[in-house]
Amino acid sequence: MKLSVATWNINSVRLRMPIVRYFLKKHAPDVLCLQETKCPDENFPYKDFRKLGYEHIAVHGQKGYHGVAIVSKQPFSKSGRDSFCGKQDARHVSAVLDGDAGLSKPLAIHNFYIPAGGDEPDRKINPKFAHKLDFLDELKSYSACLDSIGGGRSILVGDLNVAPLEHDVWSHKQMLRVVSHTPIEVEKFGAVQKAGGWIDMMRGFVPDTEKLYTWWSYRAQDWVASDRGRRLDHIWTSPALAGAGREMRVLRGARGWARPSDHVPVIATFDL
DNA sequence: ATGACCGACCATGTCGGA
Repeated sequence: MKLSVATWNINSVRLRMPIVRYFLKKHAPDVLCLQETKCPDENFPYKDFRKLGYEHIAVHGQKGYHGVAIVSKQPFSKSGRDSFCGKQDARHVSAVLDGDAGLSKPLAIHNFYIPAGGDEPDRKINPKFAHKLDFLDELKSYSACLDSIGGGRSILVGDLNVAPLEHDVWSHKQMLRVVSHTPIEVEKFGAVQKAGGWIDMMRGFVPDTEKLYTWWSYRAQDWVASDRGRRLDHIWTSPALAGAGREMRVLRGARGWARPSDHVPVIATFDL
């Protein structure tokens, strides 16, 4: 069975509903994982999603900032919300799809919003950077647990806020001291990946030697002309799904839609 | 300095984003 999963840092789900609607009508992924919903659970636009055919919804939100959600055309058998670093800051939500979704074996989908890390890449003077590094350490020890809820078949997506490879940023050299591409973050990010055996699905479709971005700053005068992007959004699979990917698209054009998010959707299709 | 923006909120500035 084919299953498509999209991830999109939406930067306020309520404000962005017009382009979310457009995206779902045009691309119709089975599952959409959102980050930075900036929306308390009770104010999540459930009705809008149900109307669009996404009747199965798991949210982990809070007022003002952060917040994640999974909306799906296929039913879940369960959903979960984990906390990291002893904070209740709405950075993870998961769902398990199985027989009712037409799958012969269960599949877990984990949706993450990893801390951005602030400006200064120094944990001694920047608590946000310390939190990001600690979050990555905790995620490393938690990788096996994440995979266990899907019985060894998991997809991990989200705004992971690290651009690990040289061609995940517009200038490797100029980004080495910029949060999201510093060696310490890349090292810890790699350790998370290794601990869970997670496979970088996107790079299975685009060679490491080719530029690949999912985020362009709002601050650029002309994001197309400067094209100074970063690949901060990711789609990982557990080893059991290594060969299951069929297609991967980064919807670069979405950065130019009306009132855009600074991130664009990434859609992956699997044969499960 | 890459760049000087964007969104939420008990708002007319401050925090968070990255």
